[in-house]
Amino acid sequence: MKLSKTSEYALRILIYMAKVPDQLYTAKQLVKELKVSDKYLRRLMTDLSKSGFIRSIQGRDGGYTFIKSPEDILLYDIIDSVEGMEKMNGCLLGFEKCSCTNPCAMHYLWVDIRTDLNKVFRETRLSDMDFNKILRY
Amino acid sequence: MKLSKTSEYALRILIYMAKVPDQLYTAKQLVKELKVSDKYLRRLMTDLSKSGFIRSIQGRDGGYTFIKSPEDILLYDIIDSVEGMEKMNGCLLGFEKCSCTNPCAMHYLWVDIRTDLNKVFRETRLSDMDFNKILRY
DNA sequence: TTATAATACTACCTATGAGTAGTATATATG
DNA sequence: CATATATACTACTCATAGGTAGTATTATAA
Ligand code: SF4
Ligand code: SF4
Repeated sequence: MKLSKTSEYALRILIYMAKVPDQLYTAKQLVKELKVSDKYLRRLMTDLSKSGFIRSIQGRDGGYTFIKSPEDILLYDIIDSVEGMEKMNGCLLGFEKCSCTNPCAMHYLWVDIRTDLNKVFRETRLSDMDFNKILRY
Repeated sequence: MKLSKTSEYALRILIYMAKVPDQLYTAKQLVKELKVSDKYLRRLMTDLSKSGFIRSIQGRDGGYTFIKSPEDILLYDIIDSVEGMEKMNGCLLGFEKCSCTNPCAMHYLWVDIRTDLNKVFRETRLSDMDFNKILRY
C-alpha cells in the first residue's frame, strides 16, 4: 500500500499543523516549511477543508486551522479522505479483491503484516504523534 | 508498498508455474489460468526470460519453463526485476529517501512493519510457497 | 518444403496521478 | 471605497503504468 503523493502530503501537512494546533496557517507558510508545490498544496488544502479536518478563512489574514480536534483525527481518516481506503480494505499488496476464505498465494505471508499496518493507521490519532522525535516534516 | 500490477502478475505467474516446475507452459495456457491480458502477459514473459528466471522456447511446441530453480528465486528477486526494489529499500510509505537518523513523522510507526515486510520478501523462495493452502492464482 | 503454432518486437492508445497557469472571489484595514 | 493579501476554481500540461494491434520470427511435424 504505497501511499499516493497526495496522501503523503496530506499527512505531512496535518501532522505539521497538529504539532501546534489552535493556530492559523497560511498556504504560503506551509509551502515554505514543507516544500510542496504551491498550487498543489492549495488545492489539497481546499479538499481537506471540505473533508472537515480544517476550515479555511479567506481574505486578508486568512489561512487554515483545525476545525476538528487532532485528538479526533485518525491517520486512517486522512488517507481515506484523499485516496479512499478501499485500497486498504482490499489487499494492501495491490492484489485483486480478496475474500480470504479463498486465499491467494501471498495471503499467509502477508496477513499478519496487514493486521499490524491497519492497526497503526486505524489507532493512531494526530495527537498521538511523538512530536519530540520527529525531525522532518 | 503497494505492488504494481506488473509485479502482481509476475508473482502470480511464477508462483503458478512453481507449483509444478519442470514443465513447459505456453502463454495461451497461462492466460487461460490466470486471466491476465494476453498481450501483456506475453510481454511480461519475455521480460522474465531476459531476467533469467525462465527461458522461452520459440516455435511450434514452444513455451516457457524455469531455467533457474524455484529454490533459488526469492520473491524479492521477482519484484526487483520487474519494478525495481528501491521502492522497498527507500521508504515503503513513499516518503523521500530517508536517513533514519533524521526521521519523518511516520518513521516510528512504520519501521517495525517495514522490517517484517522486507523479511517476507527477502526470505521467501518460490519453493517455500505453501501450495496446499493456495486456492487462487 | 510447407503449414502450423508458438514467441518477439515495435508502435501505438488510454487512464490516472501529479503538477501548473490564470482568473475569480473573499475580507481586513486604511 | 480602494488596496493588499488571502483562498477557490477551472482548465490545462506532463509523465507513467497498463493495455492493445499488427507484424516478424522461430521451429516442429506432416
Ligand atoms: S488473499 Fe490475502 S494476500 Fe491475497 S489478495 Fe486477499 S488479502 Fe491480499
Ligand atoms: S524516516 Fe522512516 S518513515 Fe520517514 S521516510 Fe525514512 S523510512 Fe520512511
